[in-house]
Formats: sequence, C-alpha cells, structure tokens
Amino acid sequence: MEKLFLFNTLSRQKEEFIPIEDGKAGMYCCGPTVYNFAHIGNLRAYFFEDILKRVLLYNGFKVKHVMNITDVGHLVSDDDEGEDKMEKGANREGKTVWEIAEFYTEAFKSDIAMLNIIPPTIYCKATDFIKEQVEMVKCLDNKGYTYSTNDGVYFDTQKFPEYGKLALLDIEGLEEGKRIAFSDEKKHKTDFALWKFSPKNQKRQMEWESPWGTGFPGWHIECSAMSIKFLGRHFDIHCGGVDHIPIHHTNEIAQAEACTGEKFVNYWLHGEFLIEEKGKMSKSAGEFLRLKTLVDKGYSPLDYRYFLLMTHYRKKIKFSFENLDAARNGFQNLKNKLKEIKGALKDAKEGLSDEATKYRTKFIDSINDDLNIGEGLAILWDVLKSELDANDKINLANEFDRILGLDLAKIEAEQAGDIPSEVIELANKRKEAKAAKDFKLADELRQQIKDKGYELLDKKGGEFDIKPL
RNA sequence: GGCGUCGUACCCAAGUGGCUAAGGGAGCAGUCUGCAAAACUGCCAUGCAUCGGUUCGAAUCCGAUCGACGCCUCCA
Repeated sequence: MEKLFLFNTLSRQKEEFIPIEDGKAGMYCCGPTVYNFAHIGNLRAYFFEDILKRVLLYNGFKVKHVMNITDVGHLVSDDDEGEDKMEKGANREGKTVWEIAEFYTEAFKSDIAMLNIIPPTIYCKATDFIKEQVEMVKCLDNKGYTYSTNDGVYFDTQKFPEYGKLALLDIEGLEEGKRIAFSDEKKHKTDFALWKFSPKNQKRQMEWESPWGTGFPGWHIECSAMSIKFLGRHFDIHCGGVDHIPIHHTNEIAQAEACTGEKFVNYWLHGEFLIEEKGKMSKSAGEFLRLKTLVDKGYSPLDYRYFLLMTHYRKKIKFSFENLDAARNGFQNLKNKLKEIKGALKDAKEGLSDEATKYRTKFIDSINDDLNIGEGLAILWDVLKSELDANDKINLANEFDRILGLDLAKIEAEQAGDIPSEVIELANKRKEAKAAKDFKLADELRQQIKDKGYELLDKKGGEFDIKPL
C-alpha cells in the first residue's frame, strides 16, 4: 500500500496517516446547523471531506464517517436578548423548530447527493444525544473543570494548560467580544458554555432538564459527546472548516481531553473557504448562492464539483460565474473527449498496460500527497491526450473517478438518440440543397433545424450528424 | 490591536531548493469546411507581488515592504 500524507493542523505539517486500528479509519466531520439552506461555500467543506473519504477508501481503509446535524439552536450571544438561530428560523417560516430541523436536514442531504458526495456512515442529531452531552458535562463537573454563572455552566479554560494549542492561539492578544456580546460573569475570555439555562421568563421550544437547571447544551459539547460515542475516546480524524480551528475545535479538544484524560484526535484537517469578490460567502449577510441557484441558471451540480476539483482544499477558491463557466467548459470538453474515446473502443477488457500503470502511479502519488486533486485532474487530462489505447484510457478514467466522483462511467459513447423525423427530413433537404450549391436555402434549413432545438454537424462526403442543443 | 493564511500568464490553478514553471478555461494562427460547428496542430510566464539576503543553485528557505483574505464565542 502506498503511503498517505495528510496536513495535520496540530503540527502544521504533512504527516503520514497511520490509523489507530490497522486498516480502519474513524472520521468525524462537523455537519450543518439546520436552520436554513446550505450555500455553495458550506458545500465546499463537505466536498473536501468527501475527497478525503474517497482517498481513504481508495487506499483500502474501512472508513467509519460520522457527521452531526446541529438541530439545537444556539444563541448568537450570551446575552439574554440574543436570538436562537433555530427559533429565529421557525418564526420566519411559521413552523416549529422541529419542523425546521427536519426540513433543512432533508434539503442538506439532497444537496450533497446532487454533488455526488458519499453520505456519512452515521448521521447523528444533537437532540438525540442530550443524555450523552449531559453526561460529559457531569464528567467535567466532577473533575472540577466547570463553574456556574447566572446563565449557564462554563468550562474553566485556565484549568486546561494546553488550551489553544491547535490554533496556536495567543490568548493575551484576543479581543474578547470583538463581534459578539458575551457573559460578563465569565472568569476568563476563552471560557465557554457547556450548558445554557433557558431564559427565566420564557419557554424555549427546545429545552431539557439537567442537574444544573432547565436549559440546553452549549454549542461545542455535542460534537465531543457524539464523536466519542460513535468513534471512541481517541480516534483518527476530525475535520471541518478553517473557521472552526480557533474556537469550536479548540474547545472540543479542551473538553474532551479534560474529561477522558487522553488524547482526543490524531489528525485535524480543515478546509478553506470559498470566497466571492467581497470576501467569504455568509448566510448572515442575507443573500447567498445555493446549489439550486446554480442549477436554475443552467449549470449541473457536477459542473460545480468540477469547479471545486480544480483547486486544493487548503486554498481559498474564488467563486464567480466566469470561473464556473470555465469549469463547465472544461468538464464538457472532458466528457466529449471520453465520448469520442468510448466510440473508438472495440471490445472492453479489464486491466491496464504497463504504460497505463505509470499514469495510475502518478495519480496515486498526487492524491496521497495531502489530497492533491488538482494535479490528479491534470493527470486524467494527460491520459486522455496520451498515446494509450482506448481501453487503457477508459479503465484509468473510471478508476480515477472513484476519487473525482464525476460519474465518468455513465458517459455513453456518441449515439444518434431520438431525433424527430421532421428534423431528419429537414437535414436531408439541406443535403440536397447543398449538393445543388443552393447555399442560401441550405443556411435557412440549418436555421430551421436550430429553431427546433437541434444542431447540424457536417461530416465528410456530405453526411451529417444531428445533436440536440 | 493580536494571531493565522495567501500573492505563479488574460482568468482558474499545480509545483515548496536542482531537468524546457503541470493542467484547464479564454484568446490568436493554421488544417478541414460553400459557411459554420466539432476535431486536430501550433502559439500564449527567461519568469513566480516588490526589494534585499542565504546558497554552487531559489517560485520554493530567511528578512523587510506592499497587497488580499480569514479568525478573535452565529459561521464550512
């Protein structure tokens, strides 16, 4: 087996991936908060995790992939006035928070299916595992890592000396409350809520009993509690967006390691943002692009996947429709090329020639070097343009597609399809007109065919092809 | 204010000490064609933000400067 290298945020270096248990990989990926649709920037994160998973699978690992669905609303600040995103969403749409959660969970699953993202082995909803979260807070409470304020139970980060190692945080330099109001009862600016109390004069739609009072779990505890439940106290890979490094994942490490007393996760991987001209795409700014928006504009979801394949997951990618057009054109050319090659294939057979094996080795070297899919895609292009025979080309394309996920195997050889007889008749008339050198009539007939939604392509000897536009 | 990331052609982008700096898109020229499309062929960075330094050798390492972006309790 080839060696697989992954960039670990903990060490800020590429490290060889060595699983805790031979042949198996446990990975936990922070999932969506289901209060609204995912935008195409959110989806980039799940795409990156999909590539990671496909590379692990390709390398022969049995992958257990766990993803949470955050269906508990968290206050946008510690302030009593702060709004809960789930309840806000419910009010906006006149539904209960439970209905909101259900609806946007399904929308999320549909989005990732359209992008050919392999679903996680396990989806876990935060509200299904409140007991585990309360247990974990109890564990921290018993070990003396917590203190209570008027609004909740907090983690005392000063009791965890390694706090912030993941993010290389310079804690003194942090400006507390830079953007978000927070509780002034906190002992230290990095302390965070493990359990929040319901507002005194208000009943929340989602609240639970706990030894400390009625309320709901803090934002970070769900991921630690559920990842430990499904993957154990110490597991291989945890991933998410880069925005999770300084807070969410930093806090997860603190609470998990404080509770279990052992190392939590070996490899932390983070995907970069998709940005627009004005900066990162964000939901709170109001307008945002959904996958459906792209589909409505005539792009296929896989055009967007191809767009994402062009760059590395640790680099920001700039979204614009010009760039998406470039990806769509490139993808279309790739499919045309494959169609042509499939047309030239005489009898398909398994296996690769020695020459083809060299390309495969190069491809594996690329993807195993911290998921370098951009280079992998370039190797696919090299293959299609190479001197290899059609059989090798197709077998390699299908194999590479286990990582790329572009449905390349579904591309059929060029074929006539169902062309209406009237269109064929027009084309035959044009053939006659052309033979009679009546080019004016020929051009008119070409236009008529175009108006009916077909394109006429001349071939040698006066023959023609008709293709739907 | 602190911390972090990044700057490679018209656009996207790979390459992180040593062969002519991948690949895609767009463009241009040619072959073919009545025209067009497709296809094919060719062209497209003596240079990697700028200026210094280290080195036999730098896009790659170090420093400074300029610029862009992210995070500092909603966030992929």
